[in-house]
This record gives sequence, C-alpha cells and structure tokens, in this order.
Amino acid sequence: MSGVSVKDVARHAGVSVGTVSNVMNHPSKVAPATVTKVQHAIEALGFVRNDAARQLRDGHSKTVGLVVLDVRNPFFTDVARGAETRASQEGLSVILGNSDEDPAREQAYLELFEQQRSHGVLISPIGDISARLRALRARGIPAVLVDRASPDRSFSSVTVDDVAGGRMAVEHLIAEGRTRIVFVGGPLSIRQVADRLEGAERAVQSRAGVSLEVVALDSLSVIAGRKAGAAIAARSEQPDAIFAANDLVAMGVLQALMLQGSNVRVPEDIALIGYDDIDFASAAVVPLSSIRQPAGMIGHTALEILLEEVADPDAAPRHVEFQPELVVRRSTSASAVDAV
Amino acid sequence: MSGVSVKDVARHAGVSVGTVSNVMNHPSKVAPATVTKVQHAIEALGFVRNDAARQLRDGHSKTVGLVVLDVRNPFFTDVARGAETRASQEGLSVILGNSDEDPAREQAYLELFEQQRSHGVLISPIGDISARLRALRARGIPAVLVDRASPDRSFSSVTVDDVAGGRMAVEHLIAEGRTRIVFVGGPLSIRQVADRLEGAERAVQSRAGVSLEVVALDSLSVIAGRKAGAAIAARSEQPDAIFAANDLVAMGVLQALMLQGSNVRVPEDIALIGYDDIDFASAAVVPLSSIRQPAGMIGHTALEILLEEVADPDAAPRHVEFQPELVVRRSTSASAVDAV
DNA sequence: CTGAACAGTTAAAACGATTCAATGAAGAGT
DNA sequence: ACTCTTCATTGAATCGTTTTAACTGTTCAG
Repeated sequence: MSGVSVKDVARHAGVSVGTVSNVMNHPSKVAPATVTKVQHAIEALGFVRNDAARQLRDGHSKTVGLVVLDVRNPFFTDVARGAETRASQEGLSVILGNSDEDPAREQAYLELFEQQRSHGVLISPIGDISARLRALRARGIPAVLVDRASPDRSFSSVTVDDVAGGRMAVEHLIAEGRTRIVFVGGPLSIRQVADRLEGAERAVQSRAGVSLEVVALDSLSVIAGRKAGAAIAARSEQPDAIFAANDLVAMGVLQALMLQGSNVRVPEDIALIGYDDIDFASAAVVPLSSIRQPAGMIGHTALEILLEEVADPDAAPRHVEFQPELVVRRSTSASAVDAV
Repeated sequence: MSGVSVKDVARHAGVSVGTVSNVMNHPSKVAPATVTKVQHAIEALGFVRNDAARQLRDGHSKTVGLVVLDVRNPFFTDVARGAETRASQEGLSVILGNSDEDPAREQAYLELFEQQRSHGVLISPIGDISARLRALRARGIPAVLVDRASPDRSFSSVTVDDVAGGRMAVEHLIAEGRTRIVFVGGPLSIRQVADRLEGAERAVQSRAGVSLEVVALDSLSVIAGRKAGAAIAARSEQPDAIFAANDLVAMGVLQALMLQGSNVRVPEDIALIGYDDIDFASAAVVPLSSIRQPAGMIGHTALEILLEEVADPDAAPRHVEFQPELVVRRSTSASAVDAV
C-alpha cells in the first residue's frame, strides 16, 4: 500500500535507480527526455521520497531545531516565524520545541534533535547546557543561543541587551517621578530576567531616594503576574511603579490591579511597564508601556549565523546584540499618545 | 568525529550489534550482565541512536505533524500544547507547522510530513485538501481535522460548534439591546469564519428589526482588525455592536475604536465581542466578551483519535464536537463583572 | 542418557535513497 | 578507421538500525 520506492519508479520508467535519483537531485546531469519520462513515472505511481533514507545516506536531516521557553509568549512565536522564514529559503524546516521553562523538557528536545541529526539548533536555554551543546557540536550539530549569551562566549548568540533594557525601563519610571519601584519577575535563573533586574538596579543606584524591591515569580506567565499583582494591590503601603519582567507578567499584574474592588489607578497610583512589546501590549486595559525587542529579526539572524556555522564549523563564534527600544504608552504616562 | 554507531558500541562491549540493539529495545531478552556491559559502552562512547536509520527500518517516524492557520494566535498554541502533552506520553513529538492561512505553505508542510513518514497529521485546513489527505491515508498516514469537519465526513475531526458559537455571540448582543450589528472577519473560505457568520445570521433571522452587515477581511489578525475598526470608527452612521470572527481581530478593532480622537465608547456606543477567549481577552483595554473554546482539550482529543486510527486504520471516522461557551465581560455589558 | 525446551547471542538480510566508479554510445578531430 | 572526448546511464556499495532465523550451550523431564 504505502511502499512506492525509487526502485518501482525506475522499473516503471525503464531506467536505473541511479537515474531516478539524479532526476530529483541533479536534473542537469540527465537527458531532458529521460527527465520527463521519470517525472511521469513519479507522478503515475504517486512516489514520495522517503526522507529517512535520504537522511541516513547524507548524515543529517533538513531540519533545524528551535527550543523556546514558552510557545505561548508571542515574543517567541515571532522569533520562530523569523527563523522559519529564513530557513525555508534554504529548504530547511524548523521544528519548534517548547521547554516551558523546564530543564527536563529542554533536555528531551535536545536529545530528539540529536537523534534526528538536525542541521543545527537554536535555543533559548533555561538551565546550564553548555556541556550538552558541546556534545552536539562534537557530533557536527552547531548551536546558536537565542536571547541569551553563553557564559564563556564559546557559542554564537543573538541577544538583546537586557541590562540596557532594564535600565531604560526603570530610568523611564524615575523620569516620570516614581520612587518606590517593584520589579516583578522570575525565576532569576533565567538570564534574561536576571539581566533586566540588573539593569533596573543600575538605574536605581545612580539616583538617590529611589528604592527597588524584588517580587520573585516562579514563571513568566499571565497567571503568575496576576498573583503578584493581587498581592501588591492588597498591600497597605503600595509602590508607585512596577516593572514586569515581560509583557505576559505585566498583563497579569494589570488584570489584578484593575479588578473590581481594587481602587488602584494605573498609571496615576501605580505606573506599569512590561518587556517585549508583544502585539497585545498596545491593546491592554491600559495600553502598556514596554521595551521593544526585534523578535522576528532575532530569529532571522540566529538562523543566518547557524547557516554560517554549518558551512564553516570552525568559524569563531559570533555575537550579535540588538538594542532594545522604549515604547511609552499610557500605563506609565497618563498623557502619552499610545503608540500602536 | 560524529560517527559513533551501534557497530562501535558492539565492538567496545565485545558483543554483536544485534545485542546492542536488543539492549536498547528489548532489554528483557538480554542477560543482565550484558545489559550493563553494553550500557557502559554506550556511555563511554557517547553513542546516540541515529533516528533516520531506525525510521528507515520500521517504516515511519516518531513524529506527528500539526499544521495550524496561525502560530501567533494563542488559540492554536494552546491546541498545540494539548496535543503535545498527549503525544509525549506515547514518546511521540509534535512538529508544529504554521500555514499562515496560505494554501501553498499548507501543501509544503503536508509534503514534509509525508516525506518524513509521520505517524499522523493533525490539521486545521485552509484550502480543500481532502484529495491530499486521502493520498496520505493511502500511504498509511492518518489525518485528523482540527477545528473543522471534512465536508464528506470521511476524516475524523475535533471541532467546536462554530455555528452555535456565532449564534450565542449575536444572541447575546441582541439580548443587550443591540440592533445594528456588524460581523468582522474573513476570509470566508475558512470554514470556522463561515460557520460563525452563519450562526450570526441565524440569530438575526429570528428577530425582527435587527440587521447584520458583513465586513470581510483577508486575514484574521490584529492588523486586519485594526483596519476594519478604523473604517467603522470613521463612518457617520455607526453600528451599535460588532462581532469579530476571533479575538485577534477583536483586539485590533478595539484598538482602532479607542484611538485618541475617536469618540466611540465601548460598550456604550458599540458593543464588541470576539471569539476564542484567549488569555489576553480579559486584559484588553475594555475586557473583551468572547466565545470560549476548550483549546487544549481540542488538541488533546485530536491526538487521542489519531492514535486510535494509527492502531486501527480501518476504524470508522470519529467526530467529536465540543460546545462553546459565552464569556461576558465589559466590552458588551457595562455592568459585567469581568471574568478572568 | 537422550531429546526437548529454553535462554542468550549472533550473523545476515532487510529498509530506500544517494553517489561514484565504470560502462557504453555518439561525435569530433586527425 | 582510429583514438579521444563528452555525455548519459548503470550497478553496486553505502549509510545505521532492527529483526529474524539459526546457532550454541545448559537444564530438565522422561
């Protein structure tokens, strides 16, 4: 039922299997008449190449693995789309893996990509996986870190300057006259979170009379943000500004602050700024100020670098760092004309 | 450098390749002492199974393909997560393909899954692909339609009753006293959109004095919604309610209506309801009423059915239909206590 | 003490596409 | 008429795993 192989095509077309293969992979090496003859046979038999066999022969597959922290975060789906666009130009497919911030799942995906002998791997790591990535590299599978540099810079990376982003966010809050600032985010083991916090701390250090408190979360989700927001809304002494580690968290915080019964006004009582500038930020209850990152560009660039490493495995690692951008909307500035 | 094969493991452990394979796949057939010996060799050499070879041997891969209309729509990422959860219990991986509502890309993904001899395919189709799916089935790759039934019911499907959902949305608007209703959505070639519209029409038919106008879009995105919203805001004669074909569109419409300069109030002047109840709906400028679909459940169930079909290819197609649920928030009812 | 049953292991035959060295055929040049 | 190219095609080997049939001991029932 399912087994139509090159052999069948060859027989049907009256040529050898080698010729059938050439028609598909090096048509220029084959006489035009033969090409059409073979193509007719392929058509007639409904032949579809068995990718496993092809992969087995040439050692690696036509796929690129991408492991992200959270598929539900639009930032990462944008990264994925960027990577996919570039990949498809090379005839590669992107396999999207969702680690959900779980090191075990991250491992499982790397294992899968290794078994599949992927062309390469793009990863936004959660745990310390340099050992694992080194093993992959030894096997001929390069890796590019996305949204996070490797501690020892031994792997290429495409990042956004999260420290700068964190600083921009908090400097903006300070410029708006805020002094009691809370950072909401976590886990701090995620480098992006730690960096944004570090940026925030630096912004505060240079100013007298400004305090920064950290509310740690165990995941960067709307739900976690909601919980933190509710806790803050219930306090007797409230901060006058909140910097959320990403927009999902910010949306959750915002929901909690605006709940019926809470009498917190945003931005009058508490200013709120997020991070990523996802599509939904501008459509929030109160349009959300945020730090914009060029997500699609990041994916695109990461794949570009990966391709270079495939072509030249011994090339020195490259580190591309994009600069984030402050987007001011009403959640931090009552008078802001909301950018869209 | 990369080539550690069973043969190497076998030599290192002093056994035959068959035994190595048995250690990995049927450990009970092998003497305990031999098992540990082989495992040590695997460890020592850093052996990782070549999936292509395995696939080649047993005819099909350990992956399931999933093609969705739009990865950026949280509804679909939720479906994907549901499917992935179930799949990983069976040791299968889900390959997520994004058709972006483009039939050509949809084709490309099906082609890929066919070449990879996937276990099966879950698809939320854009074009008419029954012929293509029939070909897949003939090759032993079952398909389950997600969020859309096949016209001739020859393929299993997991759907939500979109006609009922559309009806619920518009009946709710009518119950709130609205009479000049606009449906914003498209393309109508997408069955979900057509069904939701049909439901809307049915709701209107039964009521006198209620009109329904259709504003067609060419894609279900925030951007497209924004454009439609702007056009509606600029009219001299405005509708008093808008039913958007999904939440992304609704968010776009909402952004446009609330722009500085527009003096449309939601819900006072125009009530707005979306579809899908994505996480962000409750965090919108004006919390968004919507029609909730059990996204994760849909993915989970679709995969479940797929597994059944893999086990028994001749089983009759199954059709599971979930019922949608109305979620009322402030965008349609000023007095609503916003559900979260 | 023979034969059967059984456990553990092995060697060899698949799976299907690709590639490369070898072969054949057809012209071109002398 | 002969070699020399050039072009098209072929056949066989190869990739790494799994499986099956065959083989070797060993144990045990009769």
